[in-house]
Amino acid sequence: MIYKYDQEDKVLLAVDCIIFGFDEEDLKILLIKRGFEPEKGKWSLVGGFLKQDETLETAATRILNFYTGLDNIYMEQVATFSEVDRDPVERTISTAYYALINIREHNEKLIKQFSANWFSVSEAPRLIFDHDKMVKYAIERLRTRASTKPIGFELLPEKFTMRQLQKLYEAIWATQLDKRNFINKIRSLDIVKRLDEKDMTSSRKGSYLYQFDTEKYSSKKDEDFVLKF
Amino acid sequence: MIYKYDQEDKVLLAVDCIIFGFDEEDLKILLIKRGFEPEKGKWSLVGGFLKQDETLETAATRILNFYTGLDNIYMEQVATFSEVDRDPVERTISTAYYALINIREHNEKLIKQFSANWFSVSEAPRLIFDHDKMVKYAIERLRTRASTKPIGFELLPEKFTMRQLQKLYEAIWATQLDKRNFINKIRSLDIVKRLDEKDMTSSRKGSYLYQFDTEKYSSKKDEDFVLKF
DNA sequence: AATTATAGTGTACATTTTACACTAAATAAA
DNA sequence: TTTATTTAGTGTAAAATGTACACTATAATT
Repeated sequence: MIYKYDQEDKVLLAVDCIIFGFDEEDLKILLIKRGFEPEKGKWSLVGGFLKQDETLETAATRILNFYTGLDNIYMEQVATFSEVDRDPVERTISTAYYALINIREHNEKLIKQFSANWFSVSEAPRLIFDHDKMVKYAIERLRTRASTKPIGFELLPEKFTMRQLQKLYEAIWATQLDKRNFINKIRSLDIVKRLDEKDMTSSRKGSYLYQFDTEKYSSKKDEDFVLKF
Repeated sequence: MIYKYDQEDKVLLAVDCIIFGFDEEDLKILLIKRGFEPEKGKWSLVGGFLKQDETLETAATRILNFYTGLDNIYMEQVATFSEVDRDPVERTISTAYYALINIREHNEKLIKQFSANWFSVSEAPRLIFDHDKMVKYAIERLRTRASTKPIGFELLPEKFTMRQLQKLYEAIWATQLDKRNFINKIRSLDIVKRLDEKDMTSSRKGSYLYQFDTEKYSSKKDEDFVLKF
């Protein structure tokens, strides 16, 4: 005997992605100029519809790959938005995911093709529908994550300076930190190792490059510390 | 001109609720014995399908009211679960909400009617589908909430003893706390006031009853402190 | 009057957080 | 080659917070 939920309403389910990047100074999000009506020409998150045979994660992965050309992107579900009129075209529920990518690694051609653009989160334009709310929630989530798990691996180049890492935290939390206290705290977490290499582009003296210790980094990811500044 | 997303797949969207209560000793969840096939007779979260004209919040509220008889229940979205085969009947996506209710205030008749039962979270039976995972996520969420916002208002009677409040935190975090440190911390949060009334049921000496200071409580709710023990 | 069971309280020590300023290194300019 | 310049790199003392811990108080019961 086969059971079915025949009486129940079906709905359109979409996925929208808040793609975060970091350009050494600001926390940025990747937005696209919507290419179709309604709201054509307005800025929007990247998104798409869930297909029958996909999980939301699969759909988010597909959408991220489509717009950035990247695979293996770090992603986290933010929340599902369901206001009845959130999409004026037709009732659509949307689950938001945030993604962290290295801003230098995505495909420039795709960016052009989709009239995409990186915006500092503080200077982003108004977005369509409830996308502003999604971004707000995503930033909150990212902040929480930054204070309970190591962060940066996904957003920074493989080798980075302490200054870059500090700037990243400052960008995420929209705050200023003391560099001595910062480095002491980071050292106490024991997730980065200093290389014998220096980055000479930023100063005469040059600053040491660091790398995440993948093993320690991922064990800390499970541990759930509390990072406060 | 009217636009439509005609090409896209529609899916069934459900809401499942993790209903938390507190009985002075344990953190509990309300489960029901599923009354229809498949998995008839197995324990399950309360849930239902989203209707066309409802938001997920509205649906969750409706479902909670249906099973508990209560209105104005504190609720928070946990996450949306979308494994393709999570429901063997038919593809269904489900958004989980957790709810906090005062265990003494819900309708006993409804409980009987639905063969519902309160279970300590540590002793709950296996649940159908991916409901165990939902509960796990919900507890994590509740723990996070308990360490960043005042909690208890929704789960405790209007007047309560320090012991009850401490037991509540101990239940949520599955840990033992020192009563002197606990009361000092709670006092420093400045969200409760001690009444001149005592609860004489628990001891000869009797213990002071406390009440949440609604105003301070709700301003702390926005502030987002960090509570650690 | 003595017993009993839980409530209620304070302090010293350890740890963590915070505030803060000078020297080091390499390059560029004189 | 000396001097100037610019950012990197480092440590410590004071304050705040967290932790561990044990005895007295109260009211009811016997």
